This record gives sequence, C-alpha cells and structure tokens, in this order.
Amino acid sequence: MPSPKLRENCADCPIRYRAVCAYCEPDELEVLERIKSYSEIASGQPIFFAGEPMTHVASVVTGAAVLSRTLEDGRRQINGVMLPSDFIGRPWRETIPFDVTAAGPVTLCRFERKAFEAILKETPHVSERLLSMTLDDLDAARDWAVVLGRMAARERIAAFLLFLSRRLGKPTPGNAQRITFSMPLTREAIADALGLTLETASRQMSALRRDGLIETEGRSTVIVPDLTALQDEAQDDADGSDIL
Amino acid sequence: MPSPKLRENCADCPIRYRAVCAYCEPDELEVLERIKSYSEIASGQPIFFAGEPMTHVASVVTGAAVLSRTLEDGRRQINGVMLPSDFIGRPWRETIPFDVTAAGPVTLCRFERKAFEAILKETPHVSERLLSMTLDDLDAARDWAVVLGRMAARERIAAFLLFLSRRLGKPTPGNAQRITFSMPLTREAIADALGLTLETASRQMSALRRDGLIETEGRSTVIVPDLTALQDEAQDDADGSDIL
DNA sequence: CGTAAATTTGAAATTAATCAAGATGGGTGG
DNA sequence: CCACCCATCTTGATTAATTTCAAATTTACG
Repeated sequence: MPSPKLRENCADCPIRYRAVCAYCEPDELEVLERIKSYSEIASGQPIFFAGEPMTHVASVVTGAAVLSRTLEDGRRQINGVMLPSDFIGRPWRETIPFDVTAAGPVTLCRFERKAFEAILKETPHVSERLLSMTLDDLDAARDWAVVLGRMAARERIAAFLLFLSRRLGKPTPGNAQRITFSMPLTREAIADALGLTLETASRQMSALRRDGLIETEGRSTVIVPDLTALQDEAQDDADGSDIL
Repeated sequence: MPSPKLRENCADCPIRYRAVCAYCEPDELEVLERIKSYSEIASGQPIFFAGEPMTHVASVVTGAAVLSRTLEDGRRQINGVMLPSDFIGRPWRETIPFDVTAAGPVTLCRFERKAFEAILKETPHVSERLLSMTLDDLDAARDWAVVLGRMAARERIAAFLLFLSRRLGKPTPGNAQRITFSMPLTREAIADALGLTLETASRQMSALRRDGLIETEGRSTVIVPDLTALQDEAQDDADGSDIL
C-alpha cells in the first residue's frame, strides 16, 4: 500500500486529469490544495447519511463508494457506484440526498462545502468541469434507467460487468479485448444496484461464467475474456462513451 | 388558447422564474431574448433523434415531452418526462443522447446551441442556474432508480401519479389535499416510463381507482382526492422537494 | 485450521408479462 | 347533431421470470 504522503501533491494525484480539478492550471490547483484533506474510510463504513447536513463534498481517489436509498420496509436501491475521480456531494445543497457508504476501503479528497462553493464562484475551470461531470452523470443515470426498467436479470448483470470493465478494467497485454478487474461490490450490493435479489444476481453470475462470458479468480477478480461478447449480452451497441 | 404573441416577451413567460433563465436580471434576459425562438410541436412528433447533432437546446414552455431510448429489439424506456420549465439538451455535447418526443402538443423556447454556450460563458446567472437545475435533475434521476429497481407495479404507478401531481396538479379551492391534473401520457408511455407493460399499467390504474386513491374524468383528467394517501402508496415519506 | 460471512444452488410461490378479446370514448363526416 | 369508427384502454386467462424460502458450500481471515 502506498504511503498517504504520495498523494499530498495534486500533481502526483492518480485522478489529477479526470476529477473535478481536471481543467485546473497549476495556480488553480494550489487554491484547491489549500482546502483539501484526505480521508480514509474502512470497508462497509458509512460516509454520509441521507438527510444530514452536507458539510463536505469530495472526490473518490481510490476504492469504491455507493449511493443508496432505503425504503422504510428495508428495500434498498443503490443509485450510484462512485469510482475513482467521481464527485460526491452537491454545492449549494444543505443536506445529503442519499446514504453514501464505502463498498471497500475508500480514499476521499474532501473539501469543506462552503469553501468549495467559494472556489466554484472564483474558478471557472472548476465550475465548468463540475457542470460537465454533472451532465455526464445525468446521462449515465438516465442510461441506467434502461437497465433497471427494461432489461432481464442476465442483461442487467452483463451491463453492470461492462460498466465496471470500462471504469476499472485493465486489458491483458497482447489481447486488448481480454479485461481483468477487481469486483468492488458484494453480491448483495450488486443486487441492490440492479434491482434484483442477491440470489438472482448470484445465479446470473454463475450462468455467465458457465457460458464463458466471464471467468473468476477468488471472490473479487473478474476476467472478461471477450469484451465484445459481453457487450452483445448487455444489448450495448455503443462504444462506451455514453456511460462515461 | 393564448396567442403565441403573448410569449414573445420573456417578462410575461409562464416559466420565467423556474426555467434556466430564472436567475437572470432584465438586461441578461435581453441577451437570451435575442437568440431565442419558439417552436410548436404536434402531439407524438419527434423533436430530436438520439445520435443526431445537437444543434439546439431548449426549455419546455407548455406541454410535455419525453426522453427515451429504444433497444434493438424494440423495448423502450422513457428516462425523462420533461414538463414546463425543464431544460432539454446539453451544452458542449455534439450529439443528442436520447430520443425526444412530444407526448402531447409542446411549445419550446429554443436556443441555437453554440449561441447558448457563448451566453453560458458570459452570464454566470445562466450557468449557475443550469448547474443547479442539472444537479436537481441528477438527484431526480437517481430517485427514479428506486422506483424502477425496487418498487412493485402498484407503487410505481402511485409514485408516477405523485410526481405529476406535484408538477402539474392544481389544488381544489378549499381542499389543498385534493389535486387535479391532466395526464400528459398514454398508458403505453406510462408503462415505458415505469418499466411495465401497458396492460400492467392499466390494471394498476384501475386498482387505484377501485381503491379510491384516484378518480378519473374522461381519458386525461386525473383527480387525487387525498395526496397523503397517494404518498403512502408510493412509499414517499418526503415533502416532495427531492423530486423537485 | 476453524469459523463466520459470503456465495451458490434448489424447489416452491408470487408477480408481472404475454396472449387474447372486448369496451370506451374522442373525433369526424354524413 | 348524432352515429359510427378507430385508437386507446380495460379486463381475463395463461405463461414465464424472478422472488422467496431453505440448505449447502466456499472463501477469506484471524
């Protein structure tokens, strides 16, 4: 595990060119650098609770967090999987709209909300980037409605694996279509993200494995031997730009 | 029907204080006024097709439009119902991500995209309002995931009627809990918005009518005799601010 | 290595989809 | 102005998919 010290300098940050600071010039980075603070959250721990005051906003640096809402009778829907470079929280809003939970160990780059709002007003490169990211997130959330509203269980799992392949996957040297990634969510969380039960999620993972669309090693490593085959299962005709 | 002339002046516009221009000062409105143009679309007509160049962005002034995506085998998901004051399109994007269709007669206040982008850069009141609206839309899209992922057919219908009640409903004089609105979507469109079949949508509407949660007059008028009863059906504990 | 959590698998029950007629109502032309 | 017609909506019966209930099995970790 790398020392936290490695991340103190924005220039060395792994999400430097994808996060909300992506468009910043070196002098603008310094302004952000002054108010940022890192926060390490252990697996499964809550980061924010829905309804509480939004004191901070943050970028995910490493790990995965989930946004979720739970109905009174316990049904839970995960409505966002936040991966490195994703932005959590909203300026100008007083309260958090969703529960935010660490799906595994998470590192956040946090900003006190009021201070971040001040920067937004003064730094067009930050507000432009935030608008752009928010519009992308909105498109992605609307794309996800197709998965939840119209796709069968097998297709939902395929679509989710495709999403993770694109965001987390590393191609095998010499075979760009063979992708490996580490699954950041449990079966229960996958089910909650896809509007399924954990049994159905497990069964469909097994089915995709039986059919050769994925391979697994241990609990977390997933290998997609042929990304195009997975795209076909997920009814995904696009190049991936639509999911970001 | 009011003459289109009535809308030529932004100051008289029905969505003046809710649309993307809400924060504008009179002098800023003039800048928008110079590049706007109204467009009337007949019921059922396409407004934009997914994938085509985004030449314009627009605000819905009257009527209702839907954003949708259709899979190759014909399954369709409506992933946004755009009502008066909602903003359609995204600055900086070259192509439209979804099909946009008039659910009934629609009036749009359109802006040539490039010209609108120029205004965004020069007018913080417009870009701030657009960011705020986009963040609200994102929260609403994520709230909708709970409906699509975790709610039973009856709850989905109730949640949708609640959404329309809040956006379109007029309270009965003397009884603020008794709401009337005009349903802008066909049963098929309701089904496509909720991830159901039109038969299931129809059956659940009938069930809610039988159970006294709604009344109907003709094909389009819906009356909600008691909004709180509908909220209970929709598992909605909030005050509606979360859906906007 | 033992253990508890996570996952897999099986069988029965339930919900919604599909297949199939009818009924309703808004609009139009006689 | 009214009757007819077509699109839309409703309702019914059957089928298919997913959930629910219930054990086994595996895996990561102390």
